[in-house]
Amino acid sequence: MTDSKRPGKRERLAGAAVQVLHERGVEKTTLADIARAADVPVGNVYYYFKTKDQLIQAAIGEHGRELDTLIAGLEQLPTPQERLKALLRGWMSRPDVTARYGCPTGTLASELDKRDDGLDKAIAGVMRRLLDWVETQFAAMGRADARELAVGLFASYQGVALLTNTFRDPELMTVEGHRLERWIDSLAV
Amino acid sequence: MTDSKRPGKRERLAGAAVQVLHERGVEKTTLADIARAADVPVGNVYYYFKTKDQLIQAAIGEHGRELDTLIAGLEQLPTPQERLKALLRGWMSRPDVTARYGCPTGTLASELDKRDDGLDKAIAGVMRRLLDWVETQFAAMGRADARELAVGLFASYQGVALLTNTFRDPELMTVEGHRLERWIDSLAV
Amino acid sequence: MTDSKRPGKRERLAGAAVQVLHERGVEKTTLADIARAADVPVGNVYYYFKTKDQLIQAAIGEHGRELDTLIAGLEQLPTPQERLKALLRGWMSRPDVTARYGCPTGTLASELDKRDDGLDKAIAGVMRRLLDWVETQFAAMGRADARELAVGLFASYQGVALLTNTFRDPELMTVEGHRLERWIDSLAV
Amino acid sequence: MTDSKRPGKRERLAGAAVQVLHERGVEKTTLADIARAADVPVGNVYYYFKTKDQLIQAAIGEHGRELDTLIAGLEQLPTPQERLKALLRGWMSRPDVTARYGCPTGTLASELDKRDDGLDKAIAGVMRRLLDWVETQFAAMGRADARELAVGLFASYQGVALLTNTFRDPELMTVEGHRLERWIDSLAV
DNA sequence: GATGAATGAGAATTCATTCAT
DNA sequence: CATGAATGAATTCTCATTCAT
Repeated sequence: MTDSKRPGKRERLAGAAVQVLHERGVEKTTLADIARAADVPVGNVYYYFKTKDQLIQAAIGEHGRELDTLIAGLEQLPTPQERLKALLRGWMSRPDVTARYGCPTGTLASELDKRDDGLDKAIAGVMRRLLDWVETQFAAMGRADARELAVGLFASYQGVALLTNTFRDPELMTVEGHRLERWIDSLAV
Repeated sequence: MTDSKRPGKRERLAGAAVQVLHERGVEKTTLADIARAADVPVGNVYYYFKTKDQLIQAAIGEHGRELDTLIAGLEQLPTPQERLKALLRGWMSRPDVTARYGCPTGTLASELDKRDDGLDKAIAGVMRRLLDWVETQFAAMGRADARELAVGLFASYQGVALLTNTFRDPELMTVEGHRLERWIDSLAV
Repeated sequence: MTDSKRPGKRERLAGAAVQVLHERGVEKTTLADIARAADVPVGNVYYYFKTKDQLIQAAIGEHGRELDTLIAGLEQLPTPQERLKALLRGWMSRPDVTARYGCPTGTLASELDKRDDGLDKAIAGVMRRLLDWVETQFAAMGRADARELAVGLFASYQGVALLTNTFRDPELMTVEGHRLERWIDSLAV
Repeated sequence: MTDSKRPGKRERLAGAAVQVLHERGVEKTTLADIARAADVPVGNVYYYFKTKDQLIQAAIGEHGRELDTLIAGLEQLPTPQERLKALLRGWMSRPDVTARYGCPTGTLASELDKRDDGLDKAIAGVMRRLLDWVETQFAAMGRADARELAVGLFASYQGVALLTNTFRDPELMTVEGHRLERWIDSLAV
C-alpha cells in the first residue's frame, strides 16, 4: 500500500476485466485485451493470476463488490418499496449501454454457464445475493410470496435487458422500467 | 441400393448445429463438434456451408422455423389467452433442459450480440417475430398497451430462463410459469 | 466426332485452362475454376485428366499449338525481317492484357519452374520451339550470331512483358515494341 | 549469460523469407518453410508478423534494401557506363542460381501480380527504384531517350533471367550479359 | 517482481482427389 | 460416361500459458 508501485495492479486488472468482459464477452476477450485495458504487460498478468480463469474469477468478485456497494447504498432508503424502485432505477440507469452490451451480470452468467470450470458458481453467487436482497424487501412488505415476486422482478429486468440488447433499443428498457415501478407500487398494502 | 445417402445432410447439419450451439454455446462450439453431432466429416461441412458463419446462419434459420411451426400450431386455439398460455407452456415445457442450457433463443441472442458479423440481426429477426405474435394476441384481447405487455411477457420468460439456467434450478421456471399464467388470466376483460 | 455430346469436352477443358491459368496464375487456379470456365462438372474432369498436373500439361500443349499456328501464319511472309517484325507485333498486340496478366507463356514458365513435377519441361519445350524459330529467321538474314540475337529478342519481349505487367503500364510494351522493330531493321544487311 | 537470444529474429525471418520465397516461389512457400529456414517455431512467427502477407511485405522490404545497398556501392564508380556495366555484372553474377530459381525480383513481381492484396505495389516500388536509377545513368550519358533505354536494358535482363531459368541454362545469361555490355559501350558518345 | 519473447495446441478453411450411383 | 457428394491432408492463424532474464 505504499505507492512505490502504481496502486493495485491486481485491482486494475480485475477492474479492466469487468469492463472488457462486459463489452466484448467472455469468449471474445483475450488476456491481451484485458492487459492492454489495464495497462499491464501481458507477461505480468501471470504474476497476479495464475490462469485466465482466475482473472475472470477476480472480475466476478469485483463486479459483485460493486453490486454490494450499490445495495448498501439502497439500505438508507426508508421503505422496501423505495428500495426496490431505487434498485430498478439503478439497473435501468444506462439504457444505451444495456442496448449495446446487455446487463453485465446477466451476460456474464449466460456465457459462463457454458463452461465446465467453476466460474458459473461464482457468478451465480453474485446473482443469488441480489435475488436474496430483493426477496428480503418483498418480505419486508409483508408478502408471503416474496421469493416468487423476487424471481419475477429480477427475471423481468434480466429479460428486458436481453431484449433491449438484442433489438438494440434502449426504449424497451425505459418503458418496462416504468411498468415495473407501477407494479411495485401496486403491491403496497 | 440402400436408401443411399441419408436424406438432407444439409438439414442434418443445420439441425445438429441448433442442438450443439444450444448446449455448448456459440463460441465454444467448434465445427468439428457440429460435424460429429451430424455424423459428417469436417471437410464435408464446407461443401454445404462456405463458412462457419453460414452454418450458424442456417442454424438460426432452422431454429426460427421450429418456432414458426410451434406458433402455427397455437393458432388453432380459440382465444388469445389460450394461445398465450399455450405458448408459455411450450416455453416452459422442459425446465430441466432450460436449467442446464438456458433458452436456446435467448442464449443465442446474447452470444451473437458480441459479434460484429450480421448474425445478431438474424437472431433478432427470429425474436421479433415471436414478440410481434405475442403483441398480436394481447391486441386481440383488446389491450391498448399490447406492445408493452408483449415485451413484459417475453422478458419475463427470457429472464426466468436465465435465472433458471444460472441457478440450475428447474423449479424457478415452473413457478414463474404459473405466475405468468395467472397474470394472463387476470388480464381478461 | 458426332455431336451427340458437345464437341470436345476435353478440348474445352484445355482451352479454359489456358485462359484461367493466364489470368489467375497456376497456384491460385483451382480445378473448380477451370471446370467452371469450361462448363464441365468438377467430378467429370477426372474422366479426362487423371490429375491436375495432366490438365495443366494439356493446357501447355494447347497453348503451344496456338503459338505454332501463329508461327505457321508468319511463314507466308517473304523476308525474315518481315516475319520477325510480324511476330513482335503479334506478341505486342494486346498490351492491356499483358499489363493485366503478363505474357501467358512467360508467366507460365516462371510459375512452373517452382514445381518439381515435369511441367517445367513442357513449357520449356514450347518456348524452345519459339526460340528456335526466331533463330532460324536471324540465320536466314545471314547472321552468324543468330542464336544470340534470338535470345536477345525473345528476352527483350519477355522482360518488357514482365515490366509492363509489374507496372501495369501498356505503354512500356508499345514503346519497346517499336524500339525492337527499329533494331531488327537496323540488322538488315 | 550467453549472448542470449540471437539478435534480430525479426530480421532473421525477413531474410529467410527472401531466400525461401526466391527458391520455392510465393505460393509454394509455407509459413512453416520460412520458420524452419529461420529456425523459429511457427507459432512465434506471429509474434513478429501478424499475417503471412506482412512477412512477405517485410521480405520485399529486405530485398529492396539489399538492392539499394548494391546500387549505393555502384555510385562510387566514375562514369555512368561503368556503373551500368557493374550493375549488369552484379545481376549476372550468379548464373547458376538464376538458372535454378530465376531473378528474385522478377519472379517475385510475376507471382505477386496474381494477387489482389497490395503486395504487388510493394515489389513494383522496388523495381521502379531500380529502373529510375538506370534511367539516371543513361541520362548522365547524355541520352535523350534515357527512359526507353532503361526499360530496354532492364527488360533484357529480366527476360534473359526468365529464359535462363526456363531452360536451366546459365550460359544464356552469361552470353547475353556480354552482349549487353558491348551494347552499353556502343552507346558512348 | 517485471517483461518481452517463445511455444504449442487447437480451429477454420481450402482443395485435389476419390467414390457411389 | 457423368456427376454431386465425400474425404483428408495441408495451411494459416489465434491465444493461453510459460520462459529467460
